[in-house]
Amino acid sequence: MTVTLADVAARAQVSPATVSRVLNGNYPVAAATRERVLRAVDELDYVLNGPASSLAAATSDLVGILVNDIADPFFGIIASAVQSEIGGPGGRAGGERMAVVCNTGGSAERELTYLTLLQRQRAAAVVLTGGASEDPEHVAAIGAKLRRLGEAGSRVVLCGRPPAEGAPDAVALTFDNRGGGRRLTEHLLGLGHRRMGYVAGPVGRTTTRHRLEGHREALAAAGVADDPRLTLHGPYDRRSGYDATVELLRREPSLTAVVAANDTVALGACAALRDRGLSIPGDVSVAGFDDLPFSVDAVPALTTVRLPLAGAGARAGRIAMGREEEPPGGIATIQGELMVRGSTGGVGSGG
Amino acid sequence: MTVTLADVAARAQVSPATVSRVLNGNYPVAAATRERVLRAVDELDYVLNGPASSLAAATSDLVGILVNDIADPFFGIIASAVQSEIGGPGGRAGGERMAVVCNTGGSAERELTYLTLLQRQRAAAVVLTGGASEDPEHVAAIGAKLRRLGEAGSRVVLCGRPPAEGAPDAVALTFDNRGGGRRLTEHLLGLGHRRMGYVAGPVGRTTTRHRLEGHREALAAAGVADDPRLTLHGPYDRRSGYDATVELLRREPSLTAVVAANDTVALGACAALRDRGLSIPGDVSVAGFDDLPFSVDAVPALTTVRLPLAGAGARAGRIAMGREEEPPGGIATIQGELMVRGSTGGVGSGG
DNA sequence: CCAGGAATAGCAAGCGCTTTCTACTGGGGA
DNA sequence: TCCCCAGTAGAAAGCGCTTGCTATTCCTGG
Repeated sequence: MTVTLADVAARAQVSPATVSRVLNGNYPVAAATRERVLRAVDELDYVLNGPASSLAAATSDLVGILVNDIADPFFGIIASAVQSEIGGPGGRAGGERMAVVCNTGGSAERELTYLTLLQRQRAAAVVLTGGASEDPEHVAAIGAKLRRLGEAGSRVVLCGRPPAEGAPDAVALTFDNRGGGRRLTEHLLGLGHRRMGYVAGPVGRTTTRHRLEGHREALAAAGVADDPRLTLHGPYDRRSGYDATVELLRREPSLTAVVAANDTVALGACAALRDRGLSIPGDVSVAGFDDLPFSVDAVPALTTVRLPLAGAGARAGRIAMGREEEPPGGIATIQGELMVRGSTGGVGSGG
Repeated sequence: MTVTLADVAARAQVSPATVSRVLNGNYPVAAATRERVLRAVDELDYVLNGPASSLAAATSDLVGILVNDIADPFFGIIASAVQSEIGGPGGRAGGERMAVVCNTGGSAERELTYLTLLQRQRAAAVVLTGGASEDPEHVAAIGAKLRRLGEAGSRVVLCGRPPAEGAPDAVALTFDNRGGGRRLTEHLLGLGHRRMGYVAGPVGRTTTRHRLEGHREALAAAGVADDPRLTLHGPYDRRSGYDATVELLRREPSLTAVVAANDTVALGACAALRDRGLSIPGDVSVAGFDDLPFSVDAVPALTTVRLPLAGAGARAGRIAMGREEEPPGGIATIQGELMVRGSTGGVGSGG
């Protein structure tokens, strides 16, 4: 029914071994023979059997990319960059690598399952993106899994995520979320803000904690008391920003700024403020994080911390492919850049 | 080095066949034996060899999802929905399916390559999303490839893309881009607009053509001449909308509306108008397409055509998994919904 | 003119798993 | 009491490909 290597070999009057070598191109084959084989492949419309090939060669050309939410541009941009470096239909001839984007939904359990699936497939490399769960049990489980993946020959790269405990040879490209959060809040403090609300990300995730810690560091350094009532947690979506802002305003009507976990949340915060008739930044300043493409189009444009998502993803991809050297110690910290735009202003600048 | 089925069998004092059966759970195994095997699996930290398994069973649990641009939320949302229905770590136990998101970048050639890769892996199903190239050669090549995939046992579903010629058993869930485009322009005509610019998508793609045709149908029906100088093509990005709008304004300073290929492009158009000091919709109305999440947060909120991306993706996923019946004739047309918001208004409503 | 190689091609042994067919066991009906 | 069958487990034949090693050519230098 389906065409196999042997069929091609028969048609080209050569042995299966020769066909395999023509297809893989890593062994000398006379030009005439090669051509004959290629013609047979074409005529028979032959397609290599991937599983058989992977089994025999004990390697695969799959590269897994784990993301928390594929519908979120934050991850889309990183994944896109990783993929473009992986090769896909753009890599070296013959070695068509296939990037597999896996959507974990932020669930550590699913993350683990996908890692097992990737391990099953003997993936060439695995890139984990975005913040991680901080549940000790999961951290241990994932660390162990990553170590095993590494031992089995898969290269493991973390992108935008802190180093994994228990997996020493996983390369980590970490965003300096703490530093970014600090600078953002320092900027606000510099504008005179003292009563700020903070809409944090989901509890128990590294990114959430680091950004929040940066915020608190800045407050502490400026001698401003951190009012725990003014920090609310929620998912990374617009709705969370909206609801949290409404609640923040209820708790503290004299709020002058809202710092959001990321740009999407910030947009929700803006919507809530607008709906209440408050002007931005006249009445309340708003700041985000990430600098996603739409942030510059918000009105007013969002002050935020730009993370070089595409650059980091590309670098992760290259490292995963062994085309770029690992950073010293296997860890690199990537800085964010404060982007001051229209959504933040001096206290009492309007209203 | 690596643990194999045989190792587990030895440890559990059973034959490899029995271990396989315990793992696949499709053959009676005595409870005591099963438990012994499971314990051995656990103790040995055994992970199934995917390629070997696929080879022997002649099936795989990979499902391919092809997207034009993974960094674009349009595709992210669809892919996310497909994936959630595929099962992934959420499907039926034992049958851990793995959704593979492949980024074609809109290139028909890469699309073809990915399809071959998927064919190599004997993918269980393939979902192609978004508009397709209209190059006759590519259309034929892709049609043929899809047919072959179908013949080889992969289920093929098109989501947000017109039926593929030459692949009769590929199910198609098509968006009514033409109808949506028509209704959008009718809305603008109803507001009194007569000099409208149109920022279309890339040339040679079905989506671009259909939306544009809808626009022209509406103009024709209203007896408004279509000025070809007022239609510009470009990629689906912000930049394209910005640049095209600047050019449109140059060609026709008395423009009262800009219709964009999609929301992202519309945002670029808004930015261009703002930069020129024009108010929206006072001076110029702007309309988009898709109703992506950020569109409602634009200021003013974007008038657009909402496409049920998540719903369509989910349906495509279910059909791909054989969990939902195919639409009659293998083709279903999905309607968009006109969302009238603040970015469109009557002609001369301000200035 | 012949030996020593370089250059190609083929043989055959797996890679690790699934699955058909066969073999064995114990219990219940005749 | 004996036979037959339901219930389980094992043996073994591949699945389609890769690759180490061997065999065959044919060219080259001595």
